[in-house]
Amino acid sequence: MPKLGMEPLRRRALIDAAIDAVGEHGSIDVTMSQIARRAGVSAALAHHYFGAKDDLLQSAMRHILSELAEDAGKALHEADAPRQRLSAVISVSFSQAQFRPQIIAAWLAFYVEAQRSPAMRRLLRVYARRLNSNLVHALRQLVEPATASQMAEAIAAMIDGLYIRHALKEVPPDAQGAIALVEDYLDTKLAHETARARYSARD
Amino acid sequence: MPKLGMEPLRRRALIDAAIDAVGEHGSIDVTMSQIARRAGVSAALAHHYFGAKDDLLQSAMRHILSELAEDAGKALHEADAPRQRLSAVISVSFSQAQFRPQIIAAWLAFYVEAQRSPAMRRLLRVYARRLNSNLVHALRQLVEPATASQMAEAIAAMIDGLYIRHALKEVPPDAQGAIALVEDYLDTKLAHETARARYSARD
Amino acid sequence: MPKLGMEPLRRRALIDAAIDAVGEHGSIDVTMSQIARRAGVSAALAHHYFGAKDDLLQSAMRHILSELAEDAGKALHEADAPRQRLSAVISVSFSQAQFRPQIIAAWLAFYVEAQRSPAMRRLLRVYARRLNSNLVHALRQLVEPATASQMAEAIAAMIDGLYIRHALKEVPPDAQGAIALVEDYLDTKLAHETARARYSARD
Amino acid sequence: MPKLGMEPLRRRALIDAAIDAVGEHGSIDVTMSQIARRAGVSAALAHHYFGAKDDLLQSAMRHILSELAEDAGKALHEADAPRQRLSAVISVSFSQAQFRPQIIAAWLAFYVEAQRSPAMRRLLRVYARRLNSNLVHALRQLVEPATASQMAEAIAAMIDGLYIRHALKEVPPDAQGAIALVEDYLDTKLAHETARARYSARD
DNA sequence: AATGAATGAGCCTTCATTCAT
DNA sequence: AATGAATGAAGGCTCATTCAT
Repeated sequence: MPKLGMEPLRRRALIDAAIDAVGEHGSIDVTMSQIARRAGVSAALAHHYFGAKDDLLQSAMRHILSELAEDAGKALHEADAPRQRLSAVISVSFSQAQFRPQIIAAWLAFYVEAQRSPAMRRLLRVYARRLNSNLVHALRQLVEPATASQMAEAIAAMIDGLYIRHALKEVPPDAQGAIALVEDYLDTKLAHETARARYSARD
Repeated sequence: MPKLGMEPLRRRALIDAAIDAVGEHGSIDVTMSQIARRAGVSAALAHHYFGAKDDLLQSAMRHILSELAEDAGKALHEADAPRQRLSAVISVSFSQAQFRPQIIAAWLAFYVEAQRSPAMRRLLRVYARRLNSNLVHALRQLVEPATASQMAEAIAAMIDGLYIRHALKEVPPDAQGAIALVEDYLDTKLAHETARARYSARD
Repeated sequence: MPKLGMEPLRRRALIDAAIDAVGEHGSIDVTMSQIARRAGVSAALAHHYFGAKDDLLQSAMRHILSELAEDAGKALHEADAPRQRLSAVISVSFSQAQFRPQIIAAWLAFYVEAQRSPAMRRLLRVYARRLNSNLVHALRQLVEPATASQMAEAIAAMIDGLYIRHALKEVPPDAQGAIALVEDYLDTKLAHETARARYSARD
Repeated sequence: MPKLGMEPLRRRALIDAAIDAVGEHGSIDVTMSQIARRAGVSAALAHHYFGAKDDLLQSAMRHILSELAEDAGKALHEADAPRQRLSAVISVSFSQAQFRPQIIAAWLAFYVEAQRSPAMRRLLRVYARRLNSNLVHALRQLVEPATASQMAEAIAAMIDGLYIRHALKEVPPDAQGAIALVEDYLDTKLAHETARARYSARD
């Protein structure tokens, strides 16, 4: 008897397997067979559900990004004050769910692939824009618009930089250290900007 | 036309071709034939001089990193004061010679490959250590050791982050903006630390 | 036409094709494509089922040797007296099934390859040991142990020698002549040893 | 200043190198570069002197066979009586100069190649005929013509068989044992035939 | 729903061979 | 006399993809 409603289960299993495989291998240079075996199915079935390897990989990347976005959404929902919202965004980037060796490695592998694949580039761009928007939005309530933009860019760069630097480390990722680094930048910069604003206002 | 002593010329041409090919393609997934054709030779000759594809790619990465290191060496040689030396390190990272789309893309592609290739990981690690050493050295003359380490990490992360973020941009890389961002972090942080030191000393 | 359960059929077809190709070519220097074409499949399929060329060739050699061993087993089963058993072993070596130009040529080609491949050497050694064991066993019932060993070695050498000598002959192999040669050695030697034994016993 | 008279030296060095390389490798599947390196020259020079790989290999084989023939010639020259001449032929086949692992391995490799190369087959045939002629000639003075032919074939088969069987042994070749085996055949057979002849004559 | 069977296309690599010096 | 430079041709192997069951 044919099993019904297998599709969503298989798709999910294949996406997870793809992320695992790519993460473990450190590159998208994994074969469909490897991914399928991890998911406990045949390579033919992976094609059946995803059409082509690229489609599966795109789905995998979309999955990573949407999980990140979802977590960010939740965290922002619980934060009220702008400063808290900034911390929320930062902490989600390094949360236990995302800042794991396999995810980091997969993220980097997909990132590079985006250089070639417009579809993947688009996915990343959407995510980047949302991150930027979240940051700028909160920052504008604390500093001048121009400074807000600059700071958002700096924070995003630091996050990406910390990711990529962790990708090559053999030790377990240090989420606390990463968060501290970004938070320190934020604190210092905010203190500085606030002081300057006060000083300017005095004139 | 002389036919002897071609080896260094061919090696160099092939390394350049490899960087170009990888940079343009956005991944190390280029064929030896493509690289060889770019260098104007046969694929067999590339193997003759480099043994295997991996060896050629490693040489290409080593080339990129050693150029970077060399430029940094020169720049540091001309800078005396610690603050100037920091600026030198930063500006070299985004100099016209290095911060070009093809080099950025190639750098990222090699970076990812380092996740798989221990040899490449070693190359990157050597470079990273040298960069870190340069930064920490200069920073220690300006701030406390612990702060110096933290700031070096932050700067390195920002640099790598700015690289990776530029890799996906279709517009020409904005070296000035990148430098400004890192310099701003540096200025702000140094001002803050200096002020705190003065305040502490007062006690 | 059924499409399932093709594996054993394909494996067998590929092994046969390999033996044919090697035999016809007179060396293991045949391409996978040639073998595959003979079997009516693609080279990729040959790799799919055998992994690598070496594995296919080993399987082919194992096939030849196991057929020989199987025939010997049957022949020995039907022979009771020691002298008959010796004739059985000899005649199997030159039976119509084994002593054909293609098999002879393939056998020789594999034999040489065994100089390089430990796996093939092992296969041959197993077969040689079994042949020797069969011969010695029967001979010990007819002559002294030391003589039995010597005669076994001589017979084995003659068989191998007749094989190799036939490999280069363009005429169809002369099985009867080969058998007659070995049998003559056997008869003469047995007569001689028997006579000597009788003579010794008289003392 | 160009060296004069290098040609014979180089040719000889290359032939020796080829035999060594083939013998060590256990197959003619050695590259021209390997052979040339052994001879201390460039691959290009090997081509210069021999034209093609096949030509060099043929020369190497011819060298092995002619050394054998030469040794046999000398040994026969010193032996007068037919029985001694037979022993001479046998002992030369297993002389220290010829019955060495490398030579045995090379001989076998060339032997197989002769299955493919008519030129090599011709070389072997010439040698085989000469060996046969020597054996038959001496044997005819001891036994009937038909028996002489048969015995010559048996002896040749045993010699070849002992060669090929030694090719796969990892222990140093046992020349004495090999000689003893063939001599024993000879003695036994001669005794037998002589006795029969005497018996027949009596009638 | 799922898979074994099968292949075309492509890549890395090796190597004999040629040529200019 | 000798070699470095260079390549065309070919082979082993992998893999995404398709198809019939």
